Amino acid sequence: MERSKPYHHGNLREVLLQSAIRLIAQVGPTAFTLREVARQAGVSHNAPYRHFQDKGALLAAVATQGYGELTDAMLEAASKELNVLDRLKHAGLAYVSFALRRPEHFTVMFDAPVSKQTHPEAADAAERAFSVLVSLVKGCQDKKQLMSRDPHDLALLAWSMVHGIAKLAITGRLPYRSKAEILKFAEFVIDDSLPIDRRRNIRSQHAHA
Amino acid sequence: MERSKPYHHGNLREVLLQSAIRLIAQVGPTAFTLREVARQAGVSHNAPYRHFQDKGALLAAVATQGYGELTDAMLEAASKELNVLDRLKHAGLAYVSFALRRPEHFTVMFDAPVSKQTHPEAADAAERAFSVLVSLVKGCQDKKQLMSRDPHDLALLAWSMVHGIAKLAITGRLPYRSKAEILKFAEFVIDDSLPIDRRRNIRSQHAHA
DNA sequence: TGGGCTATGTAGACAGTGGCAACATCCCAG
DNA sequence: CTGGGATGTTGCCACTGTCTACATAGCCCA
Repeated sequence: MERSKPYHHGNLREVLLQSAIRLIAQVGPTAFTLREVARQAGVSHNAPYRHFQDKGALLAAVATQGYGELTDAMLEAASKELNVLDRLKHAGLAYVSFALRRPEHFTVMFDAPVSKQTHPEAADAAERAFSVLVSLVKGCQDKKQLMSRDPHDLALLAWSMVHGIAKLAITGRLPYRSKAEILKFAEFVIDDSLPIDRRRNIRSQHAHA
Repeated sequence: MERSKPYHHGNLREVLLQSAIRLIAQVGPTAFTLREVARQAGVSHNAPYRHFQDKGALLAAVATQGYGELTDAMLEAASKELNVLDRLKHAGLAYVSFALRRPEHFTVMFDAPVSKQTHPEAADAAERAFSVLVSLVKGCQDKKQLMSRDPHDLALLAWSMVHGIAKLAITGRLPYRSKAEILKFAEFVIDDSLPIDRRRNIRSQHAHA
């Protein structure tokens, strides 16, 4: 008693978004095509335009979704740690891990400039992801585990580190093969490069543990 | 007595390469078009195929040229410093500076995976750029200014740092407006995050100078 | 001298793309 | 009911990368 496909889809927007994410994961962000998304969703090549202004808007929606996922991943990783520095560290590792798990998604999110004007939702979602880092940095500073300096600058420093690792990793520039090796490298970078407060810090205690 | 355009161009390959670099600088790597390059070079839309296998090969040539320029910039910046740590630091700053000076070029070089198989010249040029960092790291280690550890790993660490900064900067993620501010931030990151040898290092001497 | 081979450039065609306009269908507010 | 707005479709356009066939020119060798 299967109803033949109704003329109106119902929640095409969501289906298109999911299709786009899947397609990008399969063929990469450059080979990704608006018409192929429509095909996979079983609609005509112009249906997407009823839900997204243009190709860029759909990609921005994909990015927005990605920022949310990234935010969640960082928050969850941080929540599993007690030590404030470890919280920051594992948020950073979660960042790299996300990039490795969804390289194409990550690419869509970060390869193009984010435009507050044309895609405010994406910009906001990105802002939210970044604010996770900022608050973790503040947490470290509250416990005197990080040098006292504008927490925004320190968060940008942390972001730069993990972003560099992630980007180099997913473009095949790091000589490590497995995800585990890359994460190990990320751990090394974070452990040995974070400008921790040298007067007194907990990390140096369990560094030899 | 101007000769009308000869049928054969003479050095079309070089002209196409330069046109491509200029065009990419103007419209960005995604809007960049093979046919437009041909147009600007004053040849038919198929002439480029006599010199480059396909669009990707031309982009790889652009990247190769960029790696060379980047290598030179880092070498020159390093050569101006005497202290080994300063040499490494200024090579890193030159990396960021290059990205800011030629963001689209930088994007072509680093956004896509580098394929040793399909574009060996590009891969080699990239390798050469990286080897600059490695040798500078080794120089620091020779003078006991950097922790002793596989210099490749340390070079990758340095690379990750400056690459993250560069990439975030040219995609508009850093809240700094001028190139000078960004370089200042890069300096902060390098100064406070490089895993310098804590037993004895020169940097800590002039840190308060 | 000249004839042909090869490198280089041109012309035309094709499938596929993003996007626009015009039309079709459906659902719900009045 | 009914008509209008939201959603989907069809057809079209300019443009792209790339393929095949053809044109031209320079150069080597008979």
